[in-house]
Amino acid sequence: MQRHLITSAIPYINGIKHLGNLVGSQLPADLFARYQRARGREVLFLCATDEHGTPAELAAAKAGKPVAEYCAEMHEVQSEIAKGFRLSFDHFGRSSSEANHKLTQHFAGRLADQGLIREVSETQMYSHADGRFLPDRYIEGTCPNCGFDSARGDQCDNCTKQLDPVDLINPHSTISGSTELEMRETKHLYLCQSQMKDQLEEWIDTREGWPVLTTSIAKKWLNDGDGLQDRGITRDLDWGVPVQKGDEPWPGMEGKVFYVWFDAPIEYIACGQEWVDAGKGTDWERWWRTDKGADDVTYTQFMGKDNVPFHTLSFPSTILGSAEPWKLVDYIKSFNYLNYDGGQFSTSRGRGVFMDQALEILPADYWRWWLLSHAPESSDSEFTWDNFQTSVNKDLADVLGNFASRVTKFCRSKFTEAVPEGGAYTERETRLIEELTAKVRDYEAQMEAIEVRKSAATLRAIWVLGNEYLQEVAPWSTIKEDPEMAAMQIRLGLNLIRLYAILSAPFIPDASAQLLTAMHSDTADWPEDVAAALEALPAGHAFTVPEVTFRKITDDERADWQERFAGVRT
RNA sequence: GGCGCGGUAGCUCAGUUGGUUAGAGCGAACGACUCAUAAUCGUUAGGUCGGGGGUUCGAGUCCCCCCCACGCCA
Repeated sequence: MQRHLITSAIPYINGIKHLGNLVGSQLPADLFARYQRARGREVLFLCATDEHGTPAELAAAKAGKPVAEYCAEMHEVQSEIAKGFRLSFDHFGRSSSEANHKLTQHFAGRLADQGLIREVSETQMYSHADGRFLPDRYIEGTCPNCGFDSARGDQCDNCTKQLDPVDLINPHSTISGSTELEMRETKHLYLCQSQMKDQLEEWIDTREGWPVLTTSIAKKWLNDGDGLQDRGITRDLDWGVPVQKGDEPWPGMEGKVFYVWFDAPIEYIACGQEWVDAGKGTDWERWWRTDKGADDVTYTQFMGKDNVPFHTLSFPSTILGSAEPWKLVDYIKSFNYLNYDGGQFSTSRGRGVFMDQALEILPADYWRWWLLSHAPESSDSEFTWDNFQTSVNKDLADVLGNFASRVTKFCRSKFTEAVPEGGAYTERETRLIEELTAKVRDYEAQMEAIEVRKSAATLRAIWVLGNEYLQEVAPWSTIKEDPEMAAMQIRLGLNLIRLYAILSAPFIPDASAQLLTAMHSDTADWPEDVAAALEALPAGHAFTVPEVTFRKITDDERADWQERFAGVRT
């Protein structure tokens, strides 16, 4: 049996993500996971929260809570929202877990053993009032170039000049406002990625069928300027994985933690352990260790384009550098950005729709369908309320929902609430089945290839076939002269509803479940044989006319939401 | 400034290794039907494929230059 390990880029802990974040990783990953499960394959779908680093500490301080408590709460919040969107993670872990602490320290130790870690002394800005070293962007002062008084330590937002914190005039901490800053010497560990360059490049060159977006970004980082640079993997912070060499202390590194970019991807693996610890599985190594059964696993990662360098270079450096038989990613599916109504989604400015707000307005399926059918695969795409309204109303309410409605209601009024009996297929039905079969095979191929938009378009075309058929055979006419013929047509129509529910489940799981329930169908096997699947509901099988599956979005709602989400999140 | 990804019908997008009259959905117009969530189905309209050169028997599809948008980096 095929086995699929699937991970979505792990969302950062400080706050609720917007729809652009959702469609860039978690949602398409869920689509793929659901599809593979529906095909009967064994799937392990993992995601987690990325919890370490300065932004988490500051967010916690702002909330007046200890950082561990803050993260625990926010993890719960994100977890609930994920459930709301029906993201079917086998486990939603935490990068701050004990498992990840151990594994991160293990990898660092292995990398050191392999000669891939070096110590570097550098100077960083230390704030006495804050009692901590400050990342460049948390220091502000007057720009020596243009005189702008809120230039950050890494760059001036006014003149865009790249800066070093020591360049600033009257530098101060943006956390406390303190001006008691000094450059202090500190020692950090660097991962020698530069030594891995050839190995990484060879690996990437031999990957087949990867999205252009993925490989072009990777190659750029490998060969741009001086090539792949070594990167610091430690920080002078309290919140994080303490620096250790495996189980041993790391002399000179006391009080330091690993930098978030180092421990975050390792959480993909640690999450497998958490999955076992949570009692949901028994053996995580058969997914992650090629010497323990993971040889036949296909590992697919999903992420936005901003995360590609970490997944094509940094994390593989960790894996390959360890010289241990860890499972390396097989396919990286990356996405461009989703824009919002002519601009970018902005977390800091509260522009756009955030995951919690989206669920307050409409059920998950509406968002899932629109976002996936407009996924930014080949280039950035754009969310507009107008497009959202027309797409969702047309596709879900008119084409799919109304199909279920017209068939079931017609049957109830002309026959009974049970599958009618009698009649036999004609050439028209044979043709319909042929067309359906061809489209279903296309749909499968596109789903296997993770062609998200194309899959959605094909699924919609499958829905349309049902409407075309009904329109053509017109059971409301045939019933007048040939009731048996009408019975056969409607029997097929009812079975089509069930077929559609099964095929659509990866995109719109709730609606799919509702339709299956209405059809009183307790099986949902994938239609390997479409003709057979269309006989699953036999004559006499009772059903219930479903509630309106998708209500339409009104013009008033659209206008209201358009205004509500234009500005600042309240 | 460098690099990357794009610029295809009003809108959102497909267009394989260059090959007959450039496609889909929505929107629009017209028609059919009336079972259904004023739904559905059909037909039609509409594009010098960002601009200009070049290679080729032939280019949206390859090469060069330019313009525009977005992003990343300096």
